[in-house]
Amino acid sequence: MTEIQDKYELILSSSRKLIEEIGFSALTMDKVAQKAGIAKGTVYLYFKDKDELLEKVLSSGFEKMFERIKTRVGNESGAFNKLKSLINENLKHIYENRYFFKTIFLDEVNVVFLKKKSKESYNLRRKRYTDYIGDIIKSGIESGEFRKDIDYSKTAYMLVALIKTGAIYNFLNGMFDLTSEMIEKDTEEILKLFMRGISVK
Amino acid sequence: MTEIQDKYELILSSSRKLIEEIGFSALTMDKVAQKAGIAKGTVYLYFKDKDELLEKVLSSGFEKMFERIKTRVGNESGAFNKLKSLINENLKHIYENRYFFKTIFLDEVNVVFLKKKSKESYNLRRKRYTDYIGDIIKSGIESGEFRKDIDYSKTAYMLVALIKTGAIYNFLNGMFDLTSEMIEKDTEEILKLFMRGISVK
DNA sequence: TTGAATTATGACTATTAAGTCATTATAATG
DNA sequence: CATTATAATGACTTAATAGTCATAATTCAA
Repeated sequence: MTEIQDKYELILSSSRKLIEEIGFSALTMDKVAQKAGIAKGTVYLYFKDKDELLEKVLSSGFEKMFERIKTRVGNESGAFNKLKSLINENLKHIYENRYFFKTIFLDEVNVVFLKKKSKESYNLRRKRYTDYIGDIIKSGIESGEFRKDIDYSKTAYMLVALIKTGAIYNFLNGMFDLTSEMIEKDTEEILKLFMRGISVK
Repeated sequence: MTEIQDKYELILSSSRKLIEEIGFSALTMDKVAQKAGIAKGTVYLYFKDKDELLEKVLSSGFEKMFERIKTRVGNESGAFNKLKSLINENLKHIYENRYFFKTIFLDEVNVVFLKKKSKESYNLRRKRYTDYIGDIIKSGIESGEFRKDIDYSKTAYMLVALIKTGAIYNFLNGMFDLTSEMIEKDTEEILKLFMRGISVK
C-alpha cells in the first residue's frame, strides 16, 4: 500500500519536475517513465492514461494550494483581512512553486491537453475557488465593508483577472450575445473597479 | 497577386472558423484544407508550416484589435477617457469575435502550440499592447489624474489581469526569487489596486 | 520452500498527423 | 496554338508517441 502510494507519488512528482523543465507540450509518457526511473508500462499501472496523469498533477497542486489558503484565511476575521491573506498566501504558493507556475503562466497552458472530462473537473475546481472568494466578498458586503451594488460572485472572478476574466465569466454564464448596452455596463463595472476598487469610501 | 492574397486569406479565415468550431488542439492541416476546399499541399504553398499558420491567425486577429483600439482611443483626451475607451473597444472586439475568444479563453490556449520563435513574437505583441496601455497610465500620472507612486508599466499589466498577471510580470522581468518582503509588497500593491484603484482620490 | 499473486518490464503495435513531391491542371506569353 | 511558368493536387513518407501485452521479477501466504 505505502509502496504503491510511494510509486504513485513518485510518478506525480517526476511529471511535475518534467513539466517545470520542458513544459506540457513536450511531456511524453516515455520521458515520465525515464524521469521516474521505471518502465513506461508501470506508469500505466498507476494512471489510466496520460490525460489522467496530467489531471492529477494539476489537481493535486490545486488541492495543496487551496488547503493552505483556507487554513490561513480561516484565522482572519473581516472580509478585508481575509482577502488580504488570501492574496498573500496565493502569491506565496506561486513563488514557492515558481518554476511550475512559470511554465503554467508563460510557456504553456493547463487545460489544453486535457480531454473533455478532465476539463470539466478543471472548471469545477476553478468554480470552487471563485465561490470561496465570492463568499468572502459577500460577507464584506453584508458587513458594510464593501459596496452593496457589486455582484460578489463576478467580483471574485475579477480579483483574479479583470477584463479577460470578466469576459470568461460571461461566457461561462451563458451570456454570449451581449447587447451594446450590456457591453457598456461591463465597461463601467470594470472601470469602476479599476479606478475606485471595491472599498466603500 | 490578388488571387494569391485571396487564397491566403481563405486559408486564414477557414482556420479561424475551424478553431472556433473544434479548438486549437483538434486542428489539423487536413481539416484546414478540407474547410478551405483545397488540397493540403496548397496550404503549404502559402504557409511554411502549421506553426506559421497558427501564428498568422493569432497575429492578424491581434493587429485588427490593436488598430481599432488605437483609432478609438486616439480620439479621446485625458488618460481616464483613453482607458475607458480602451476597455470598451477591447470588450467590443471580444464580443464581436465571441466564438473565437470563447475558444481562446475557455477551451484552449494560444501559445501552447507555437514553437519558440512564434512564442517570442507572441510575447512581443503582448509587450506592445501593455507598453501602449502603460503610456496612457503614465500620462495620467503626469497630468495628476493617477497616483504618482505606481509603476505605470506594471499597472498596465494589472489592468488586464491582477494576481496572475502580476506574477507573470515578475517572471518576465527576471524577478524569480522573491523574498517574503517582496511578496508582502506585491500583496499590498495588488490589494491597494483592488481596494482603492488607481484614482488619486 | 513453493507456487500463486502481484508488480514491473520494454519491445512492439497502432494511430495520428505533419510535411513532401511527382504528377497534373491552369495561366501567361509570344 | 505551342511552350513555358505557375499553381494545385493528394497519395505517400516519415516521425512521434500513446497505449498494449507477453514475459519476467518480486512479493506474499501457507
